Amino acid sequence: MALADATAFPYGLRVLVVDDDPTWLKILEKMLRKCSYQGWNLCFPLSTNCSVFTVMSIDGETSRVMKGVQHGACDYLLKPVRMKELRNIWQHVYRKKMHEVKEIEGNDSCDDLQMFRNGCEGLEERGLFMRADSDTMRKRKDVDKDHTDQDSSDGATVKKARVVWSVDLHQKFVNAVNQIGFDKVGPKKILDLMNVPGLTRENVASHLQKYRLYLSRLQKQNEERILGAARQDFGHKGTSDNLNLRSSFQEQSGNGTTGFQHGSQKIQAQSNMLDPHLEDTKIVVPLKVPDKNGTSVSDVIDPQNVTSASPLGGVLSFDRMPVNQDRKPSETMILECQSWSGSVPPKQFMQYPKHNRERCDLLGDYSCLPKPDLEHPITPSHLYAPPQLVSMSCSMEGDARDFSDVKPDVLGCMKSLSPALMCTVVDSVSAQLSDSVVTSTNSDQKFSSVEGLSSAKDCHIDQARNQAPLLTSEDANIICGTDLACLPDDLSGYQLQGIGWNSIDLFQCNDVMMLNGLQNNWYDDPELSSEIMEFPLLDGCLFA
DNA sequence: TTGCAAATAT
DNA sequence: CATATTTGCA
Repeated sequence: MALADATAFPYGLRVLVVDDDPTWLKILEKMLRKCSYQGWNLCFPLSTNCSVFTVMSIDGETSRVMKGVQHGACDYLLKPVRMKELRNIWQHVYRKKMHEVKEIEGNDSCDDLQMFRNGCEGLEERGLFMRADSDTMRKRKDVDKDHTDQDSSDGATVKKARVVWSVDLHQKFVNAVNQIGFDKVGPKKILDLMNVPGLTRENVASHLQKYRLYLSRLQKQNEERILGAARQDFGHKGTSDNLNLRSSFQEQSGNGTTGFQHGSQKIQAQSNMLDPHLEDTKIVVPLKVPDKNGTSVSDVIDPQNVTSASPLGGVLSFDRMPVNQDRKPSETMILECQSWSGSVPPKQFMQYPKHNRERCDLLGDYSCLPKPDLEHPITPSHLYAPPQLVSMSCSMEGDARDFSDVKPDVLGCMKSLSPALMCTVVDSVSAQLSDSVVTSTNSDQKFSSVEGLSSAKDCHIDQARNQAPLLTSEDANIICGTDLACLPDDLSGYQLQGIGWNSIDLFQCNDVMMLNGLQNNWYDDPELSSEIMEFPLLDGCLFA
């Protein structure tokens, strides 16, 4: 495999590159161009009689370039190659040339030789060339102390590989951001907190840049969705008998008095959430929902540092959520979490790097998941039957009737959200259930039609108020809703659907949630769920 | 040090 | 070709 040959020519160096990647060649050429000095061009096309830049394509070896030739042994450089590497190449040239010089001793008048010497000196001045004689070497090493470790070893100084932001790394990053507080974050602080060897401030800064971009993008989506939902909310009450409330929402043009009221109030709430003053201080806040013992589920975020709302939507997970009392408690629920607006990008997952592929396994090959389809709800036939739709809408208006037979279920639903509940502050406020209309979309099912629900406070997620100064339960006269699909037993699944922050925000994680449903139940293990859920779901959307 | 945006890499 | 990452700069 005579792949390469660094040969000293009278006026330059010949480099054989074992790579036909045009981009790569361009880079190399550029670098070589920089090396040119006093006619000692290293690369064509700067000079016709100097360097020869030959490209060879070698199977499976498309990312390497010859650094030089040492007695027939080939050293390779991984790209990208830096100046230092070229300097090494030059040393080979120099040695070889010197060897030739000795052979033709006494012929100092040779023009070529003189040019060569001049060229070497010139390159040396520019730090591109290191003379091979010991004195100069010693001097160099003193000067380039920071390079000696690389240069002295095998000479294969390879540029530091680009950082791959794996899930783990990103998780650390988000942890750091959350701990610092979004208003105070800086690349350096994050870097310090992350404590990852090799990671530079620039790396973090870059990632932070991307992260912010992502957040703002997400917020825009949220915004659109909320506006859309607010519009669709008009007159929704009249459609309670619609088999598919979701589609009916889409088609509604917005009339009806009560619906209007809801809609307007939602808009108001939204303006709160999108308060420009909050814009820059958004933070991902895993809602700390106490479990039955009152202990906090999340141990990642210091609540003292939680300063504001997150533009990210809430991510709710459901485990064995009882939709009706006939349902066996062991039934696994799948949160369908579709977007009713249909505007949500079907994929909001991190695009895992190829070389990090194993991480993908954790989440499964989401690319294979069916895209949520409004017309055809996600129904992988081998997993569960098509969910039937149950629409539920709630409001605070009207009398709070006694639906004690229903409330436990609803509350159960809400409580079941807790273990892995990721919610923004504002989102949490919306977790209200009130006077409602629940309509079974399939009359022959066991699901009992629910005429109403308890008061808003009853269904309020306990801590929501504490963390949501922006809205009171009175302000947020919001209909809560979730979009559910259940695994069937003898029946098919159900969907609970409604309007409100939760439902809106749920939708933006449609695929995520579905994925979780399709995967084995991560939430079976509370610890697992609180840990795993927190980031892969929420931040897995980062690289949408 | 930071945040941005252009350049570059994948 | 679209994104992701790096680099250069104010």
